[in-house]
Amino acid sequence: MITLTEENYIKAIYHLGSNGDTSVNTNAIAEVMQTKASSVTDMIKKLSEKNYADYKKYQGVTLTEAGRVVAVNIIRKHRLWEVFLVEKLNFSWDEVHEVAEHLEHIKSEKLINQLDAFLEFPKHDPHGDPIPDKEGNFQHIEKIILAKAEVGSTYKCVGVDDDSSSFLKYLDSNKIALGTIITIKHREPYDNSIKIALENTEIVVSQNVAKNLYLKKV
Amino acid sequence: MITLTEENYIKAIYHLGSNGDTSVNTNAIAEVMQTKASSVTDMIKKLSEKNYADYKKYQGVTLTEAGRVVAVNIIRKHRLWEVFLVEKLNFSWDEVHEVAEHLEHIKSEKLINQLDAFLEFPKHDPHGDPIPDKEGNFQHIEKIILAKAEVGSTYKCVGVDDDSSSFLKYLDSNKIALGTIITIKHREPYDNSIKIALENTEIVVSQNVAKNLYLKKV
DNA sequence: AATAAAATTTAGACTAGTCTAAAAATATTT
DNA sequence: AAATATTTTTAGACTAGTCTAAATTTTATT
Repeated sequence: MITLTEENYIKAIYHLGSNGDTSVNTNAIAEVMQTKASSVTDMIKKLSEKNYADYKKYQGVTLTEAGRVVAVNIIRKHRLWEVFLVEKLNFSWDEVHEVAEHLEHIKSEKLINQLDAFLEFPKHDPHGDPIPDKEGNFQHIEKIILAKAEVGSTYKCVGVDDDSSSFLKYLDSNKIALGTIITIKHREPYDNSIKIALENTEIVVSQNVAKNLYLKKV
Repeated sequence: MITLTEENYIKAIYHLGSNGDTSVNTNAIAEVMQTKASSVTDMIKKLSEKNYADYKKYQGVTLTEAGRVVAVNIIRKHRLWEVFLVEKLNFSWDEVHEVAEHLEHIKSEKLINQLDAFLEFPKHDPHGDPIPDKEGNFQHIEKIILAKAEVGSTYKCVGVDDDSSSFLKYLDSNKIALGTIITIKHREPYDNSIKIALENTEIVVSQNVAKNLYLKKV
């Protein structure tokens, strides 16, 4: 049996190592897990013994295929629950993450597959992230970050990199949601802020914002 | 913070002590918790320290008001999730218990209240048990067990005492569901089996069954 | 290449929850 | 009321996951 804590470590390694391929360091894991490096070392050893991870002392860690399967499954559950919370229970997109962190650990194949069907097999969660299907396949989306968009072009917002409540509330208060159409008006070389046109206003966003919003050309 | 294990012990005490009032013995708790009496003693001490239970050595345990609030809250969550599983995700009534055992521990007021609203504030779960409202109030239902029903009278099935998968499957296979109308035809004094009439058949049920099915006069 | 700095691991300890085996208290039987 | 059986508690140990502090390895700097 896999424990809740093991699942969370696997998820962290997956996210830190761009889907588990590249090696992840102990300190990075400690930071996202809000724990100490020594605890991470212990857990990595355990994951390695259980064949969820490959680990060589001082060399960081990667996931095995089995570990990647666990991670993708949790991500599937997390994102499906997020869709449920927003679409059926009227949560806003900045509120869902925390609750989904718990729901993602409920272990029932039937539950998650029926939920998927109930939601009519959504392809993306409320932040634009793709939802793996039953077999673990992602639907890839071609997207660029706002920071790299071309001045003069028009784009659709398709996702966020930062899904913190504060960033999402910022977007809400500026009337930016997934699907919103924006046109790039100007990039200020001094601080890399960007002026964008929305439906009937223009706003200037900081480089910070521009790095966390994903767009797709329309 | 209250742990998952603490919640489960509190729930067990609540159920064993007819809603927490009457004193519950260590061994009884050990049995439902699938653990040893010595572990129960340890946990009872802890619940007592945290003021969820009143405990005197060798005298059994009762819940405090705080403990009762915790128990009712878990029951509310358990039963609402059961309704969700049956009504929205097409689970059958014998499949829901196990999954609901996990979902009941998700801690989010908003989640459970929105779920309640989404389900349109159901008053009973799929087994006929009442669902406490936000304030913890139950809707009482007047019901008798089939074993005590009068020969000649007509009743509606309103609940089950045993919600094990095997009992519920037995009912399914005999076309008995909540809401089914039955008439008591005969009580056999030899073994207390009872002959009942359904819509277009008559069946004989054992005393065992008769003790686990709740009825309401119509 | 030697040294300093940073990252990682080990060693030993702590908590929650569990266990076994023995001791103590209560309940039951004679 | 004494003896026996049952129930409950204590004592001490174990695992999972964590911690601090010290030791080790790797990386960066001179």
